[in-house]
Amino acid sequence: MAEKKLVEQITSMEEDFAQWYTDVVLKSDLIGYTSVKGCMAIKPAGYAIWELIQRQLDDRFRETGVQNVYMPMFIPESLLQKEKDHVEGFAPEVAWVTHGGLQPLAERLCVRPTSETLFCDFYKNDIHSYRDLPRVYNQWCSVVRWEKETRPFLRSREFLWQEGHTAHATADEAEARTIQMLNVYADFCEEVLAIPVIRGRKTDKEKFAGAKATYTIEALMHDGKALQSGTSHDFGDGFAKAFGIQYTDRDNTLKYVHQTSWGVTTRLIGALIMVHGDNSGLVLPPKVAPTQVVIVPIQQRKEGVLEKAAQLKDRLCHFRVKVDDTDKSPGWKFAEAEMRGIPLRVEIGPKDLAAGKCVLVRRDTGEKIECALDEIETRTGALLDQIQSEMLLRARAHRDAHTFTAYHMDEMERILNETPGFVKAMWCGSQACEDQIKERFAATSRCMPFEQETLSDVCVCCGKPARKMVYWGKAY
RNA sequence: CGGGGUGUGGCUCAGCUUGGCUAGAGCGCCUGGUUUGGGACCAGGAGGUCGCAGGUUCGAAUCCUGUCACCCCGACCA
Repeated sequence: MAEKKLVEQITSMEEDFAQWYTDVVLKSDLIGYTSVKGCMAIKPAGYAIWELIQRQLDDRFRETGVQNVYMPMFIPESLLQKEKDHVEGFAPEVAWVTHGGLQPLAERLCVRPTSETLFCDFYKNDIHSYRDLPRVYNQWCSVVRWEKETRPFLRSREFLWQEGHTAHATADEAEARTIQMLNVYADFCEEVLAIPVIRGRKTDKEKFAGAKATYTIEALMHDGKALQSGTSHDFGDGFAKAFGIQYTDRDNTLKYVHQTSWGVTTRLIGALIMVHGDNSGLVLPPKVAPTQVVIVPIQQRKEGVLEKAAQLKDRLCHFRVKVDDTDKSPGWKFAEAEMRGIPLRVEIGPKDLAAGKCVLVRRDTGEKIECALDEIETRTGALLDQIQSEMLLRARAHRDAHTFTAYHMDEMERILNETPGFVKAMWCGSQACEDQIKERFAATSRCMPFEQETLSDVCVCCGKPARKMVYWGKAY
């Protein structure tokens, strides 16, 4: 965290976190607003982050046997209707296409809010034998949900994501794939995005429409609010029965497949901003920084400065590096680089040329480090690694410092109102208690973590015997 | 969908209460010059159907009606 606020025009997060978020998103040039209500233009700085997320996540998918495909963006109404819980969950927020050209359509089409139904419809004809299983397909696309209130990256009417849809011979295999992908997401968030997450299972109240079980990774933002950052669903054979997806097994009998689906979205970019950002703007972990190093020449018209900057750029070519040789003042360039979250800055001027050194400045800590010019490659690599790992440590320390334990309702109330964060508390398993907690504190169950602890024997709400430890919190 | 707010050059806004002459400022942009280690300075220049549609009036950025859009806060969701 930079010691002082270096960039004006950004509302400080202590003053107004929501406004801070909006300011950062706009000033760091990630998005622009468009004429389409609730839909944002993702600008080069924002899209480049998404591409880095895509590339690195897709590599991890491939290692587990995922194949990419593409399905239509339209879903006939009758298809959407096939699974009861699913349609009830999504019907309120789908957009409808009613005309083709000037002709009204015989059956209206919704713009996909998610593609379970399309994959099911496809698998129904694609899968016949146990030899066809498993199917482990994924698509990168956008989906549309007609949200009433929208915010850049966190909630927009159209957003980019990937959705994996798999079909398996057995329930165990589907369950295993669900957990496997949740772990892929969790590892990706921690290793690439430097965002620590809680892995766990959603309560029935919070699970996905039509799912047997929903698993989630939950991250804690800087303001103490939770953000669901990825989900993985186990459908069991519910969709298979609704859509008639059967295969002939080795024993020559017809069986239903067991399915999963899992996704992460451009919301991850919102999480990056709200976990790592500070009052000077964005702070990007090196692994998803479109520019990892910016070289700022000082007194760039002086003999040799720009030449040396270009040399340094060449020597750092295996990093994502840029020289800012615009005719802005150095102070301007510093602020600009900070706003955009570039992890490392290299300053090079006449004084440095004479001394055979340069100055490296970390975005995350503001620390200035002198560096001999002939050590620039190794120092840069080491610093970027260090920044990447320290950002995770800091985020984890923040999360741990904002994770509390509650044994009674009044305790829970005090924590949620005074020190926002995760609250760990025991739960009896009844939705009535979940509803009551939501009603009283505007907090929801985030997940039942895989790593369970026995905090007490009784439910925080009703005092009956406890079944699970639950993470609670106010969420985005 | 409820509550609140805002629409005036690219951006942030003033002007509106109390209608009046050529619609202003700062920033940004362009040109020239001087600068450069934390948002430099001087000089000159370009750029606006005042969100849109009606209405009132001799006259509307300003008043009235409608409408659209965006932002913020809530409820719902990735």
